[in-house]
Amino acid sequence: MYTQRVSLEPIRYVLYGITERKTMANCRRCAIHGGHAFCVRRVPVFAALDDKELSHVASHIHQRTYQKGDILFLEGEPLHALIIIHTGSVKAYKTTPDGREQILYLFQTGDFLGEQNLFENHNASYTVEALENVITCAFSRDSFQALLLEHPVIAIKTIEELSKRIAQLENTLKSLGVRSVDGRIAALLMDYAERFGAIVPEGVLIQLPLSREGIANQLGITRETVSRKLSRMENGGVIRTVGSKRILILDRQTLETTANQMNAI
Amino acid sequence: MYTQRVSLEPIRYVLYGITERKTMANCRRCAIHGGHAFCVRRVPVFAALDDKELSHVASHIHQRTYQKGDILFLEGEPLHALIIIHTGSVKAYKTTPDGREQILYLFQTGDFLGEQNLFENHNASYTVEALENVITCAFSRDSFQALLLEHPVIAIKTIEELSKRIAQLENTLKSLGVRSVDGRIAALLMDYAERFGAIVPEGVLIQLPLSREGIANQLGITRETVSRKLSRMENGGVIRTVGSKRILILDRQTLETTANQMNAI
DNA sequence: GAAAAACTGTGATTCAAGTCAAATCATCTA
DNA sequence: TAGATGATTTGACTTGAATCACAGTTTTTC
Repeated sequence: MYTQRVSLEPIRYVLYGITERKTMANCRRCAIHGGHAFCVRRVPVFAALDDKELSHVASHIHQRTYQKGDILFLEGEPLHALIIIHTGSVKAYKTTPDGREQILYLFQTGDFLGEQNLFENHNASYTVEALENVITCAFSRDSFQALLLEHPVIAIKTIEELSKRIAQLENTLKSLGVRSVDGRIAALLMDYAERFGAIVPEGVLIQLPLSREGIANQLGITRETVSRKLSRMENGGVIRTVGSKRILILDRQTLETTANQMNAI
Repeated sequence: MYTQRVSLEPIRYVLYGITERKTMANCRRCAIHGGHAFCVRRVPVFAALDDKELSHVASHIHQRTYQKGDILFLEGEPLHALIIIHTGSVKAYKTTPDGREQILYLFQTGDFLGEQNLFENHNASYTVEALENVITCAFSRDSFQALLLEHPVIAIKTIEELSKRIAQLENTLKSLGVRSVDGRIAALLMDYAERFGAIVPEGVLIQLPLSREGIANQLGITRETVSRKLSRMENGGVIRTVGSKRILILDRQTLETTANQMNAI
């Protein structure tokens, strides 16, 4: 059985080494005790700060918890804080005029969001919904601005993070612009494997963050098509579904090829 | 005849007022005389600097000219400068494994690019090609970094600009994720109208920056489909093509509706 | 200004993904 | 654990964009 290896924590442990996870453990503990220093340090943007500065930052943080399915904020709402995902994961999406949702990002522990609202009076450009129980740390706009002016290093880090996000969006855009749905699904599975996968003897086991419908909303296709394509991949021996919430990648090579050739069968 | 009203300069004049254009004229003049102060000021990021700082910035700039069709840089190449479009326009695209190009951005006079390469040693994430004769001002990575540390205000401006670009990408993503091709074309025309359109008595006249094939590559569809959809819109009285490089929007209302309902005919 | 080259439009056909409908499977709850 | 509920899979059919082919048009080049 795979079930014992499958919770999110050991998965990232396996793939990325333990440093992140260790910090996470501390962070969780520190949160229970009311402090935020470690929580803040987990955010790349604040990595350059020393302990004193960190605790100053931490003192401006407000924590909130959400249940699975709760909306953190709605597209169009004013938002005056930088939000850090302390525990859990969320999806960020825009609703199209015909009612579908286009998922733009999946954010996990340590990611931050709301950066575009920190300077001008922009409203949220997407809706954010908890995929599981979530704890967030919110950092007010004013505090963040003051911090930036004091510590240009943080500004530079922020620019780097935004640049990364841009690069990621550009890639998603390229892959949506490409016709083949097979290619998109393969690329999505590769991405999930990195972010939600655990190495097991047979291959990489992915703990899916979204339902079939969620995947469809991320790829701009229908849930039926997702089902059919996955079935086909399973028949072809490329993947094996484990229940409906897990997928085991058996043939990484073929998946990669499919993702790259874009015009696959 | 529309031809007299159609060059890019008066177009933006009509829609956005003359301040930008005036600066542009100065900038062009200043470039001829070897200075760059005005050129630099046109870039929002540097707007907060005073004259002395501006001329310091300008002293680090290298100018280059390109012919229509020239490649400014290729996806994957190392790039160590921030590039400002001084005159002209360019397209930025990624090449998909099957040889198609997915256009990500059209940059015009005053836009900057290459920001993601300013900190880490990232390579260019897209290829940039001149759509007409282009003059660029390049600003070396080292100078820019030094400037950021000295002037946190510039860092903040940069973050704002990047946030805007992210918002734009997110919108493009949403529209590609949506199925209807009619919707995408309508949305593209609305976007072009704002950026490349002039108000004329009959409606808005767009000077197309790209060929049918270019439009197709921006929308992730084929050039034949673009042709057919435009023909249909013309038959429906929504637009009128003026030669093959211009489109006159007659019925903005219908266009808007089509762009929004996403499931149009 | 004529020839060449590149771009554009249109028809016929194909095919992949969408839609609608129903059956099966998984999971949650009492 | 059984039943209820919701999610997933599968099938049949439809639709709309891609592909292929070619004619017409515009733009470039010499």
